[in-house]
Amino acid sequence: MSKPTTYQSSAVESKWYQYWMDHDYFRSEPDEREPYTVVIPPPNVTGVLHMGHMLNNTIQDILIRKARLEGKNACWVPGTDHASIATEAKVVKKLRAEGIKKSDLTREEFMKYAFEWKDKYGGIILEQLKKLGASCDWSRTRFTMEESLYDAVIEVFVKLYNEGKLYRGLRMTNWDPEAQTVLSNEEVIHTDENSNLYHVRYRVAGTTDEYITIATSRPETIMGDSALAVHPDDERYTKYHGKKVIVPMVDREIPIITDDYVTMEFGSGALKVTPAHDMNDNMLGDKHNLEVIDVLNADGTLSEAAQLFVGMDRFEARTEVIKLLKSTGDLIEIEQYRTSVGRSERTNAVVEPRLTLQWFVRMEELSATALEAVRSGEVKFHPENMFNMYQSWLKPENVRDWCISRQLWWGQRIPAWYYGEGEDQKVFVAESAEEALTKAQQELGKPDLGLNDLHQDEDVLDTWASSWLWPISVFDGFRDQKELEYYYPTNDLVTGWDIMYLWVARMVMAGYNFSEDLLGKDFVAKNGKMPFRNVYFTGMVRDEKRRKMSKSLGNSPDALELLEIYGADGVRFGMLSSAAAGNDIIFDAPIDPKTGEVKNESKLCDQGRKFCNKIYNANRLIQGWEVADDRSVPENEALAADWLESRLSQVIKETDRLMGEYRISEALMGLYKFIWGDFCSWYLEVVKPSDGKLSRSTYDRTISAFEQMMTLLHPFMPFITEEVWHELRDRNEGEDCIVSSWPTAGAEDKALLIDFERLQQLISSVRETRNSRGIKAREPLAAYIQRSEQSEATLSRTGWADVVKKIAYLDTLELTDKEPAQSVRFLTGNDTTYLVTNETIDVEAEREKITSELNRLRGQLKGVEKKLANERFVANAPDNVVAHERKKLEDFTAKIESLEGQLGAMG
RNA sequence: GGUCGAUUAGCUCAGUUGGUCUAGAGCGCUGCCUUGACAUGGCAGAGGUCGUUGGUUCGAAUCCAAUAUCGACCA
Repeated sequence: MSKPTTYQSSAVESKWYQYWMDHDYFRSEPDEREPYTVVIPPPNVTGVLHMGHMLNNTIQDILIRKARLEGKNACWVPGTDHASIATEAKVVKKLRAEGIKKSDLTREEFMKYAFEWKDKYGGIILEQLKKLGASCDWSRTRFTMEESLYDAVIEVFVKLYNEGKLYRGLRMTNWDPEAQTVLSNEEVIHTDENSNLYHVRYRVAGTTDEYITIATSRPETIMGDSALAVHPDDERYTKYHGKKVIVPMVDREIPIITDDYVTMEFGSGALKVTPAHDMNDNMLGDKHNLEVIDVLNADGTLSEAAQLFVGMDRFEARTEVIKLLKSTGDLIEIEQYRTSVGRSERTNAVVEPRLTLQWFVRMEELSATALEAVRSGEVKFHPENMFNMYQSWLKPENVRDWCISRQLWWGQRIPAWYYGEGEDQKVFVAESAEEALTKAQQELGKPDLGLNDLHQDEDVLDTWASSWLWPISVFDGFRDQKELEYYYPTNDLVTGWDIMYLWVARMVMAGYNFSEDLLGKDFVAKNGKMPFRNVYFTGMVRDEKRRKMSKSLGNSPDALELLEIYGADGVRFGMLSSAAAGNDIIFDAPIDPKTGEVKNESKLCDQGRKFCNKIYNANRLIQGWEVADDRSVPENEALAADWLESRLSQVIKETDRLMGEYRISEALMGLYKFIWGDFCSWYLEVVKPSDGKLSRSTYDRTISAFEQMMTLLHPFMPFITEEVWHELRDRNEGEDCIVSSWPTAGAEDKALLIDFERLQQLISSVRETRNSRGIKAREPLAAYIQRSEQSEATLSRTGWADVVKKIAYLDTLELTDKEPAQSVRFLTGNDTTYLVTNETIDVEAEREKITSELNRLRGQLKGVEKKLANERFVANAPDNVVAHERKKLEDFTAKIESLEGQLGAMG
């Protein structure tokens, strides 16, 4: 045989990927077939392939490939998103390394650099997905900053504004003083850090020696205080209600307010209120109508309003303030404590709560719709319990308006034009400057207003303001609904639960909000407004210490390296084999205890690689056989083939069921066990001819079954299956595994399946006996099965005894009424089988073994008897359950009798 | 602090609406086997009172409550 004895994945994988591409198999155009659509969660344009992507995209590819095999028009749309903060940070860094400062560039110049960067690095991740085998329609690759998708964002902004769903407002936002932009809550990472709590005394106005002590972690904001708050029920402070205190250092009078928001137990029970610099204080300020004194500049230095330390960085100022308070005696105590500190995900700067003028989307209505969409089942979650998390995000009390402006350049520029400054400023929202101008001329009644009189908002929109439109915009749905009408709603969305709110919920909002306008009432009444019908949530991929795998932690193995080592099929198998939906997966790449670095190894992937090798060698075996056309079908072969076909039917049904329930890893494991265990270990061993020749019928049935296995396994492991599929028969042009037909289940012969199981049991027992007694595997032995109705029926099945004799190496297999001499006994079904060993039996050891087995069975018998003796059980339990218990009773009794007989015979 | 989730073999995990569960898989471990597909292999074996305590039920790994431990998210 010329073929190598082991499977080499890399050559095979690149060959078939190119072949599929050449044959345009991933391409989808609307036609008369049923569509099956998936849009990729667009990876970050700055990203490189990591474990999360591999898991995610493997699952999408499985769904797409299965749909394709089922004859649907499978369309998987790939693409990337522009990731405004991350990308801008990268570009700025790169320019800085080249000696170019962003501040020296015009907006246009910067954008040119950014697009250059994107063109160079932005496609890397998509190329890497090809290595994984992803069967995306690459001709449809989209990017959130390309023209059509950019326009969609602008159109939607204008639309929402006109509908009153957008507003511009001064709000408390997370401010990154380094990037000088607002961050969304999700871009802030909270961790516990060591910090100090400063106890500072405030003198009560009108007294000379009465003080109230507050505790603060941010003394540098004292100058911005506008009240001191205490709990209304706090008796320590009742006498001060309605009075005022003097702010230290700046000697300003502020009121003492009461609010049950204050925790009496925390610190001294008195709280300084600084509405400009704390989220909660801001809320208190709104409630009590307090003055807002902003003592910080955008870059984190102290502003004029602070009066003291103007221009100094906030952290330096803190030190100076402490010195000053110490010198005046107002600092009572410094207490160490741990508190949660928010830092910018991108710059690591401590996030500053800051009042800024931003654009917001009103979320009340949108989130109610999104919640209802899932609650009603129009959008289904897998696993279902993910709805709990969704609900907790979207319930009214937790919903906050979505801040969609970002102080960046890389993104869709907000289509708002302003006229005038300050209080009198007017805003005109339109899709272009010209339209805005027309609007301004009309509304202001100034027909000779020019473009130069208006200035466009400098900010761009949050990246999610593009990605929430993704299921519509990738089909150019806002321009032209031709494709949308065919592909919308998409079928399945596969993503991690960590972006359930950021992305999934918002896509649902967008889908429900825009689809009717685009597609019409009739369309949505018939097909639904949802952007996708099902959402499959994957877990997070974690390392062996349960940390989320991330680039910044460096705890993720190199994805490409893994693909190289184990092959895409192997890695796909490894990713899936322990990835039940929603549950986090602990990826088994070990961490080197010395260096703390993750190794590019994985036993799970290795298992996948070995599985490929097994399939490859099963094929080698079959390829080595010749067909003896003149040979009639041996009975053992016919029995085995009948059995294999029955099992195959079972497996097809099972696979369909599991896939329908999105139990993808279970479906794969079922196929794994079937192919390796049933097909390779049992079937091939039974039919394996000693002379290398197989009857025509057996050969054909073997090929056909194997071929169906390859199709079933193809979605999971596309490369090896395509390779083997082509070797099974001579194929015509266009006849490929990727476009073969998903098998349909035939009939199952239940009785045969049971008899075959009995056969397997008998063979295993013979092997075990040989094993434990050191009898050679191939030394011919004789076995006798105790005569009973059951054993007579089983043994008379055509081919049954032949198979047992062949595989267990028996020269005799017959029924008997009495125990032969020098034999070892074991159970086959409920009957005793005697294996003549021609050796002296260790009676004591045998007795001990039987007794222990007897005790186990008697215990179980007792349980069953108790159940059946219970009238309420017999009356209430379903018939099949009672019947099953009766069957158990019968089985246990028969087995016990058989074992007792054995003990008795031993004397 | 609030909410949610998890706890099943040495490890990583399955176990569907309670009843084929007499609780499975892979890895690891032990023994035997270099037999003409595969040592990336074959055959067999050991290993679990399903975190704990109560409750509901004819029946609980599965439902409920409490508790312990761990984790995640939010604040």
